[in-house]
Amino acid sequence: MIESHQRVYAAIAAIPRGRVASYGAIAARAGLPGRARLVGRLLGEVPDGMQLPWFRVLRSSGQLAFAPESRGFREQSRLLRAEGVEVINGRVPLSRFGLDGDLDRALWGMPGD
DNA sequence: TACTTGACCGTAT
DNA sequence: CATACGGCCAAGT
Repeated sequence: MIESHQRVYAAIAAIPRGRVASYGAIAARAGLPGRARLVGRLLGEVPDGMQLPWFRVLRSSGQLAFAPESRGFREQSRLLRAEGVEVINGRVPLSRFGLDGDLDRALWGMPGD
């Protein structure tokens, strides 16, 4: 297991219940700014059985990354709603559920704090 | 080796 | 809202 990948998993695991974060934010938090695609790729090959709140990771727009009506899309919507996150037309209002700005730092800490 | 793909992103028009 | 463009880069063909 690559160390940087471990940090990505850790960043995802650190997203609090009822909140969501973008692929880019996860990458940055893992010390890999600009590498959102890596996060997406890793999530596509998460080892079976590994506990990870993958469903709390969305696009920077708040859109789910899966095609509407696909299995992943429905599953992610279900899991998010199950913990109180609103999914409207395949999108989560980041203004209320996203980790951003000061809240981001409050929950995740300053990079290198 | 060369080219394509893809759970992405920010900026610009 | 929608296209386009350049970044990103590991895997698969």
